[in-house]
Amino acid sequence: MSTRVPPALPTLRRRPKQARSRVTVEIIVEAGARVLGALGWDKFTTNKVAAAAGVSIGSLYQYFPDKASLVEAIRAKHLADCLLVLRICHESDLRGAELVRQLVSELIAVHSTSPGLHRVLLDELPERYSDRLSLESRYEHEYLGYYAAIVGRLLAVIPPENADRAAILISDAVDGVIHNAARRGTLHEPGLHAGLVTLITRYVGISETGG
Amino acid sequence: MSTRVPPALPTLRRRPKQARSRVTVEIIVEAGARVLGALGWDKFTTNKVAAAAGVSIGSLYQYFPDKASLVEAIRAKHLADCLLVLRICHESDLRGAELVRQLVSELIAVHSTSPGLHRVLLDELPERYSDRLSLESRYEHEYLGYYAAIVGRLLAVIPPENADRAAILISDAVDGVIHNAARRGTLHEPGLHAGLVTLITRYVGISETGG
Amino acid sequence: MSTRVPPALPTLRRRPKQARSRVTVEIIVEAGARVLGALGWDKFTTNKVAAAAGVSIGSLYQYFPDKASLVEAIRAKHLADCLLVLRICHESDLRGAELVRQLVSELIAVHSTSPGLHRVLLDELPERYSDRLSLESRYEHEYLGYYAAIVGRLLAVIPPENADRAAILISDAVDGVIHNAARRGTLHEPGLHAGLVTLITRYVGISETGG
Amino acid sequence: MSTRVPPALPTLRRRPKQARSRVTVEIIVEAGARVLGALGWDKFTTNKVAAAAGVSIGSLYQYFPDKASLVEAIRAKHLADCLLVLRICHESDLRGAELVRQLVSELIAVHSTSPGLHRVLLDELPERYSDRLSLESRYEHEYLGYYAAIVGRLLAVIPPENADRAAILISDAVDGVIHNAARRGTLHEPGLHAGLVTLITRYVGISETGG
DNA sequence: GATGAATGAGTATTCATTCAT
DNA sequence: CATGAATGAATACTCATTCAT
Repeated sequence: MSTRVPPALPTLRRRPKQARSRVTVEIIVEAGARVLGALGWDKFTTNKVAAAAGVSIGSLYQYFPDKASLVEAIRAKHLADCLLVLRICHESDLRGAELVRQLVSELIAVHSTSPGLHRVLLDELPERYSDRLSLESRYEHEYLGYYAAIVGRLLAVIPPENADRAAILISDAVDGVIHNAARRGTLHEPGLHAGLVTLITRYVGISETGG
Repeated sequence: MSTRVPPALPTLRRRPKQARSRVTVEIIVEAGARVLGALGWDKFTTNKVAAAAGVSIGSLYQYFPDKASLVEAIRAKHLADCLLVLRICHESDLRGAELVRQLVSELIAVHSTSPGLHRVLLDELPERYSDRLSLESRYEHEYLGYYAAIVGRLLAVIPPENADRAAILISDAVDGVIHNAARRGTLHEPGLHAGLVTLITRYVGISETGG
Repeated sequence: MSTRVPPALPTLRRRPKQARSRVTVEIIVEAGARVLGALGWDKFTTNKVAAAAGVSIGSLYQYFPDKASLVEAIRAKHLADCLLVLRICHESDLRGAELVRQLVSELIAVHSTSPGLHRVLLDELPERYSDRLSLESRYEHEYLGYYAAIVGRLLAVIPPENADRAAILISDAVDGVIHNAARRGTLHEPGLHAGLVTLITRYVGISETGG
Repeated sequence: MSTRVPPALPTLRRRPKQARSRVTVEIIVEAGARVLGALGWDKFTTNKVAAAAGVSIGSLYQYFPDKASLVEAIRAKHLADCLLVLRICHESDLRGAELVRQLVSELIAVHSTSPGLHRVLLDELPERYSDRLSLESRYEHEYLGYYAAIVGRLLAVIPPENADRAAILISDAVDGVIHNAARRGTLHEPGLHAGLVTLITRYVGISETGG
């Protein structure tokens, strides 16, 4: 569950050997993320990405063999950013309800920073892209690994051997709550944070007020 | 919270006067649901729906003025089915953990019957369709109304005046857990049902073993 | 040039033998004229005509084998109405400039009564309908025949043997002036009538002020 | 009346940067003019234009955002050609009947070169295209401006202050005569030119035989 | 006879992708 | 290496026409 997988770069048509190429790839991926987050799948076209990146469509295809591989790269980058949040919590010194509060805050923050992109990548990924996303499961694996470690430190009622399963449950529940709140635009209502903390602490059986 | 809205039929171009047409409309909507669930938004085309329904594209457009209205009809039908589940639980005689178990079972069942469709309709609705979907919020309103009533009956720790907020939290959390399980294909692992029951009972503060 | 051709009815799929049928045909043709005049070629569809006539599309096709034959019928009816104007002038007792004034007034009036229909039928007839319109030339022939007779009575400078040619010239010139005025919406500006009278009287060489 | 407006290029989706594209645009517009002139509005489809131009439909839409803008371009080009004729007469050194003869000859010539196109563009413009054609009135304004200037030089009977009105009358009358002759295919009968010259000279009150 | 449901070829338009310059 | 012009399969939607009821 805690397997660490190096965040492999997506399949590139040409492995950029020169500095300029690497920069171009990054510019394109960032432009892609902007376009996707702002416009959604429907209006996400390779030509728009190229325009937003200030490169020609030909150049884009020099680095990404097709649209799917560009999506893959955007996704990889975003998932890496999300992982960071969990890594931070994992390495945090906090304990008990304090740790839960930090976790919840960070997760809400991730959704707030680039809400369009996050929603679109995590919730609306069209079928046609899910094939090649073994990548996704690698990230998910690592993601849940961190989660499991955190939950392990929170355990009171839950026996340690079930930490993995509990981690998935909590992760998914929190995901659902935040995702639906984002959809309704209530991500920053005060009750949300409190509600999630209560949900988790009661589930793992620790005191809600404790540190 | 318990507002009842009559499940208005979607805008039809032509109100079917003959029996034949009514049947055709149903066939098209069902074919549409199949196509959408199986193929996702990307490959959901009006021509494919017509082909799947065994009617000509012209017939489809005789009843649905455009693609969006077909989506609306598919969505309305599915949401009505979902509502039914909650209505059943709401009118159930069960109490406490028994009620929770029933609720969880039913919700998992809904997702199992047509997993693709449910996912696609609830999570992946592209921006272009969201305009006319005031319908959606009507259903959501009613949906959460039932939820609130059920949660109200479960209350132990939660003060009654917070039943609404708690209902949303539970609904979203359960939604997230089931949705992610469906995505992973683990909807029928034994732990899922148990985990959800535990999550809910602990949150509302009732005994997990009680009837 | 003065050939009289009986205003043959357009090709009908079924020759209506019963009173009811004849009435239905008329209703459809009138509805067609309304639709065509109001909406133009673009939005002139057989289904709209049927609806406007209060009959089913099936009934329309019982009387008109195809769209073109319906157009033909509408056109025939309108041209017959136009002919009437010239016949009136032809049989008028007026002479000289008085006759010219009457002619101009009537022609402007024709364009004013159902401007949309007239414009659309005379100016915008799409190519695909011009094939079967031998009918048209019959009417045109008769139309110009009347014109020639009128011009013959106006002659001062023009030698009688050129009356036919002069008639066509005047007819076309007046047509152009009125048609363009209609397009600009200046059909009822006072100068138009006067201008046309001057144009004609000077051309045929009679006094503009005479009776 | 003599307002000079720069003949603005129609809205192009992409301003052609390379020589190749400029050529393509021209090829498409010319093919469009051919198709429109030969087939009329009904059968004027973007796909046919692309085929006639020997380019793919995609290329057509690279330069013209929609069908209407293509029509606009065809129209602009043709109107510019027509304007040229009047400009030539306007700058001509001829006087009196000689000037009239030149004018009539040139106008007949314009109609002869591409008779279908001229008819279709000037008379049959469907409603759906008339919105964006403020362009049209600009051209018409300039067109009539030249006409007024020419008529002004012809005046004998007509007082100078009525030159504008007379110009419109003559322009429309000549237009009608030529247009109807073109429709009948009698554009090149010897009497037509003579008839028009007579019509104009008598109207403006100059000698028909004079230079 | 009348009805209107069903048909499907045809139309405008988009967008991922290629390749000549 | 970069460019952007060119491609064409695919998509939503219309409407003249047929035919079972």
